Amino acid sequence: MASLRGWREGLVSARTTDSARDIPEATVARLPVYLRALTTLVDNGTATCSSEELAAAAGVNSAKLRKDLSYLGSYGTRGVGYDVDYLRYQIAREIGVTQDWPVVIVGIGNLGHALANFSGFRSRGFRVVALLDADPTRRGEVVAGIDVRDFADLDAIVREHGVAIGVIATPATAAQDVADRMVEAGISSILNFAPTVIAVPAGVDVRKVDLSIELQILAYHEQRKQAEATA
Amino acid sequence: MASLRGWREGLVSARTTDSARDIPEATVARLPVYLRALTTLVDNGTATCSSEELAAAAGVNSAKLRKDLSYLGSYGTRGVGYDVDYLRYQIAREIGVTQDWPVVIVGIGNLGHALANFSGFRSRGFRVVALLDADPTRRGEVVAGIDVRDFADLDAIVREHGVAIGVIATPATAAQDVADRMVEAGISSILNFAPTVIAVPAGVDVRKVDLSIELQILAYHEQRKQAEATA
DNA sequence: TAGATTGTTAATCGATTAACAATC
DNA sequence: TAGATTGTTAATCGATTAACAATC
Repeated sequence: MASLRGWREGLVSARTTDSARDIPEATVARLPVYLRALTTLVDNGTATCSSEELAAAAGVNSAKLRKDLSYLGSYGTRGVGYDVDYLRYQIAREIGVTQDWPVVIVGIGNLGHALANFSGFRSRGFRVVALLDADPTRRGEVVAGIDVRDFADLDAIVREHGVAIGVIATPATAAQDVADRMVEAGISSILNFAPTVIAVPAGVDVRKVDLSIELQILAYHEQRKQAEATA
Repeated sequence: MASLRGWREGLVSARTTDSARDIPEATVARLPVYLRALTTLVDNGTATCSSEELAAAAGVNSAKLRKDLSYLGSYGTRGVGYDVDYLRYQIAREIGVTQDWPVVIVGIGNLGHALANFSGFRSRGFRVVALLDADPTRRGEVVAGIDVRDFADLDAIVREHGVAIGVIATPATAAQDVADRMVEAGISSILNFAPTVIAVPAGVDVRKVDLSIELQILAYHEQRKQAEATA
């Protein structure tokens, strides 16, 4: 029922209907934020909310929220607002997290540990099916209840679990090689925590999370604020 | 010399000249990427590079790179390219990482550990001056050579080191409270790893790093790719 | 019906890109 | 001078926002 095959069919039929069309990238990036805000509202027992309330919870303005939601369809009621649970389901379906996505994490250093232990994975549509490390001395270690396995097992694991998403948590020097192997194994979406740009063929998506880049952006603005203050 | 006062003066004089003007936000976000690419080139012993080469190393197209650099000034030579080391310094100065920024990290769980141990901090213009945790049982622990201290010491630490940037690595439930206390203590730039939206007064910058949001964005595109493939 | 709130329009704003004149 | 490459222009594209007609 909740098989890979199951949601693939679901998705195809969704695309046959009117819902899954060209959603702007900026909107796609905000859908998970709305989803989280809606989950919080559900947990608080809120049944209905206005675009104004949801926008406040998500940290955007309400015009943007309504515009974003309009790309998915018409899930609100004029004069009333949105049914929180219904809208949450619709967004989850649009993103594709009504079923779990199997994920592999490569590189079990400090960051890999933190990622493996991150509880938000499970609750938000992802399931870590394997932890891989090139270092043979780590073999047999168990992190967050998951065995650390040989990086060479990647192909077998991807095939066995139908893994489409890989997380790179290795040092920068290893990242390109890991990415190449992931792509060869059939992974087509990569979340890269290594502080380096990786090259992938067309059709493979890469997103990058980079701590020092985020800090540098803050530093730039901080610098200007301080210059302002002393000017 | 390398004191807080020192770089503040440097910055003010930079702003008096023509370099530090209204740089578009999208450009600011890419400057650290260029900086990293230039550092790699310097390490490889490359003295000069063209916009084409640097753009390839940074993963952008060369028109965008040249446009971005044009906001900083004219640091290239037509027909020749850029002096790698000179351009690197100019970008570092523009971002504000020619001097170190003192940083505090609050929340020493798995992620806090990983952040504290992250070597890229030091080499990229940041220095972790304190690790703070609300849990008294963690007091006295030493992580990455830094003592874990009481969250109540925040004010004193901020004052002592002139901390302007804070990192939140707590659970979501604690994040707003931590942010409030940071702002009270005088911190005006926050990097938030907690999976929640935090509210801050105007003048305070917040950037957010959110693992499950990044994964959900990948899932969305992956879902569409798979639907495409089975269509 | 009157009040409330959505979904959409249209104007504005900002970012990207190709092309090329300037110039080393 | 001839070839190369920057810095800038102008056109295009995409995102944001305010306003409001539609409608519950």
